[in-house]
Amino acid sequence: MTAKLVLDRFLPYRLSVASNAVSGRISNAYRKRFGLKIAEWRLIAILAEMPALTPAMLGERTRMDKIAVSRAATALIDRGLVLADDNPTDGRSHFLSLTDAGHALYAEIAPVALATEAAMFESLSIDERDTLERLLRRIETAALSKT
Amino acid sequence: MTAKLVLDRFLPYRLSVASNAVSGRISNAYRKRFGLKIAEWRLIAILAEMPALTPAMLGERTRMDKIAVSRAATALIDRGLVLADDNPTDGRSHFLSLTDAGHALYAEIAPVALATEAAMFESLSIDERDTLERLLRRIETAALSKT
DNA sequence: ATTAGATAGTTTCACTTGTAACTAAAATGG
DNA sequence: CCATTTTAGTTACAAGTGAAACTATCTAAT
Repeated sequence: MTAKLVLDRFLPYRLSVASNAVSGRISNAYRKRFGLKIAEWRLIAILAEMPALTPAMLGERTRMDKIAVSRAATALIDRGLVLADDNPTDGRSHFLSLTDAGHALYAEIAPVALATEAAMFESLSIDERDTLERLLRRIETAALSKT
Repeated sequence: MTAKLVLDRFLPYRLSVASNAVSGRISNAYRKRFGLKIAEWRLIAILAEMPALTPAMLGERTRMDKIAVSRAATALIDRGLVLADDNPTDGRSHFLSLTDAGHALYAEIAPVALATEAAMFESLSIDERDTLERLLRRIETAALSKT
């Protein structure tokens, strides 16, 4: 006999619903309080860890396509949160970094981000969080593989 | 000392990335082979389990808002996959069910959906899948709660 | 050097999606 | 009953997103 498909127990569905719930809540928190979209927040978070990245590098690290990176970067530059410097070895590209205002905003958001995460994941033990992270990475890899 | 925020280890980020990877792959499979979007596929999957639901009920079960349900239902009705019957007890509403063509399409898709799921989650043991499902449900609940 | 091809990033256009307004029917309540 | 409010679902319009085309630059080959 063949397995029956019940949407409520279908993992892609559960994953999507959980992710949407979490993203929705975070997206609210960031937009209302800081006027940032998630894509913009991701760039800031990465640039705070490691400055002077090109858009392509940012795309790799945030798993965003180049269009999304370009638009988010433009928005941040327009707001004075990010600065673009020429890339001396490649005129097509440029290095992005946080401005002082960008760093200041990051310093404000990071605790809020961690607190929001904590609120949503507090019912999970440390072990469960590690398990979840590991499982999610494995799924991502499998979903992106050709087979 | 306060915890440091590293995007790569931030659970909302990992969840979003994994979910997008899975959704992207599934969405491709459904659209290319059956011309269905995920929202439409969800309605079909629910109506196959339990026919004669109102749009509101479908929204509850699929976690989609009423606009998304309305648009997906319209698309399916236009394609002759779903049929709308009057709701005798409430003139504003109606009951949706799969047509024969809808059932036939479901019978075609369900195995593909299960196979796609299997391909992406095969590296997880049964236990791991159960764990993941449980964790995702808990996260969803926490993310939707007010606190 | 010159040309052809590849690459980084942006822009444009069509499509999707969400918010708010709308229509129609039901429930409420004086 | 009639007027008001609420609810179910749809529609219209604005904002967001992605694929493809475009610009500028770099690399490779001759």
